[in-house]
Amino acid sequence: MYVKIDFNSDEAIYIQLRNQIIYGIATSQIQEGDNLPSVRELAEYIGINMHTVNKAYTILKQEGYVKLDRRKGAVIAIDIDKIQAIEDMKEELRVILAKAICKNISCQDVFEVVGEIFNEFERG
Amino acid sequence: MYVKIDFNSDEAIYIQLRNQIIYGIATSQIQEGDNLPSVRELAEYIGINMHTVNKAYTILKQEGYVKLDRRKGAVIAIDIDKIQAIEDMKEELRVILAKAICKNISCQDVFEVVGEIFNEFERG
DNA sequence: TATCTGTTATATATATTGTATAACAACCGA
DNA sequence: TCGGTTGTTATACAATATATATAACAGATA
Repeated sequence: MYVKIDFNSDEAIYIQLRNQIIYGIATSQIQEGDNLPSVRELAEYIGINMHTVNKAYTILKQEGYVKLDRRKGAVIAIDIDKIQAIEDMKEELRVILAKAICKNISCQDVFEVVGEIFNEFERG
Repeated sequence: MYVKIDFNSDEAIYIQLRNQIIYGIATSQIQEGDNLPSVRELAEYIGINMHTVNKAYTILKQEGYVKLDRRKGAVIAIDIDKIQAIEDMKEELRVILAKAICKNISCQDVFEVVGEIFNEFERG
């Protein structure tokens, strides 16, 4: 899986890394049961500190994307609580859609964009 | 317009305030041409520092929601660059929808939630 | 035993966030 | 003109978040 970090971004490195891994899962580049590199290995590869990677992994664990094991390392293991996930998503969408309404973007416009992104991910 | 700040939130106060004002515009509680309270007045009302309010106003200006005037104060003035706004929205939606796909949420599920939120805002 | 995991603990440097005080220029009403 | 308002800017300070660096630990593995 390809990981790209923008060091000039205003977004924290561990957040970027978390997102990249989530992209990887969404596009099926990595899937249930797959191993992620060890924190030290990935840190070395990207050129960042071990703790930054560990922070990303710990968040991914809390959010239900991986399980951490001392022997195996980090393994993709999606905890699907769909009800909860939809609730979380709704909260995040509120701000985005409020902005959209201010900018004259219609519900149909949003549907189109959502559809496009789903297609992007499904193609990988 | 009602403004509610959660001081225990992990979200910065000036971000919360920005969002609340965007909600106010999206729900037509405040509209084009309306005046926002002065930075000092709103800071006093909420119980926060003047500069925190100023930061929220400055961001709202940069993002094209208000115009700031020395004499009139902050005035709602939406700069509608729909193409740009859709592009920005798409970028924000990518992470959210990647998470959704991981959690087995379908495109139809997202449409429903988006529809619900649009209804919420349209009712005010 | 040597080596690999995640985990935890310190320490340090920098950036962000929020507050505090102060002053400035432009405007407005009396 | 005077006093008060507006956003704006500057400086300083404390608290927190972010990222790095080094080190050590317990559990698993070969």
